[in-house]
Amino acid sequence: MSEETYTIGEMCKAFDVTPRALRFYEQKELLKPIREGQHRHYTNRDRARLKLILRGKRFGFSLAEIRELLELYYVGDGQKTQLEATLDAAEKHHVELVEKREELTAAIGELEEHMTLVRRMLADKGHRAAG
Amino acid sequence: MSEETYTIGEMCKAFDVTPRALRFYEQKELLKPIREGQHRHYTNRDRARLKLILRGKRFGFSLAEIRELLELYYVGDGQKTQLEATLDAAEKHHVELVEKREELTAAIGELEEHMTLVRRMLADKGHRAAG
DNA sequence: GTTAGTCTTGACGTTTACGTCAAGTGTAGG
DNA sequence: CCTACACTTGACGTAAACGTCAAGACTAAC
Repeated sequence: MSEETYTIGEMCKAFDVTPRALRFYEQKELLKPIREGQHRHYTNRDRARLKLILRGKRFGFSLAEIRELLELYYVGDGQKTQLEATLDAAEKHHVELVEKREELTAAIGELEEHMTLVRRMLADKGHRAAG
Repeated sequence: MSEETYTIGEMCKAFDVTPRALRFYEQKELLKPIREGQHRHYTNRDRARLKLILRGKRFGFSLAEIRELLELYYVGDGQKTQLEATLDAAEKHHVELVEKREELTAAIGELEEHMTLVRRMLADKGHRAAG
């Protein structure tokens, strides 16, 4: 298994991206599909990477940052020092993500507060309209 | 209170942004400092808005999106239908943020899994080196 | 009165992340 | 053989979010 590959068109439909975007990611070394003659064949590894790419984008990371993050995964058979460096970088990224989630939680809380306030204003207007 | 204003330079130091960025945000109608002659005077309202702007950027929102989000806050004395529309938009944004947090939590979980895996690989290498 | 510092408004430049042609290749169908 | 379709590689265009001058105004300090 894991031998199945996908054409660029299949990838585009599956992930709702354009061919241009996929080729751009390849140029930036975020994806490395197999080349058979001219055509590209995307592997399951490419699919996994693309998922991470799109997720990273949703979180506001640049493609350059995402490229570094992708190196954290798919370590392969690295040397010890290499693995330690990866782990170190991963821990830093982990801290970053956790902080981001905390800030997000704070933002959600503030928004909820604000919504409560607006609901009170609405209720107040309702009372005065009825009174 | 809340009468205190800040120069563009003070704002830049306080928020670690450039004057160019602040003027750009003003041009995009994200900020509206008081104009005294030529100079700008940023109010506490501007500070609050700038905080939201920078936070929004960290979450990957565009300035156009952030501008809409800013309208959710600072409702003022709107009509009932206006308030209802605001609340509606706020609820949608709330859903979006909560979903984002869930995805972030998933990403954190996956990263933790991966780190555990890398740690095991490291431990394994240690054993073989010692063995 | 001139130097230094902070502010102002243009206006062009830059980076990122693609979009959008143009022109060609290769394969399958009628 | 011709058409249609999916793919390819350039190469130029574009929107967003500023950066980076240039040139001038105004204020305080010496």
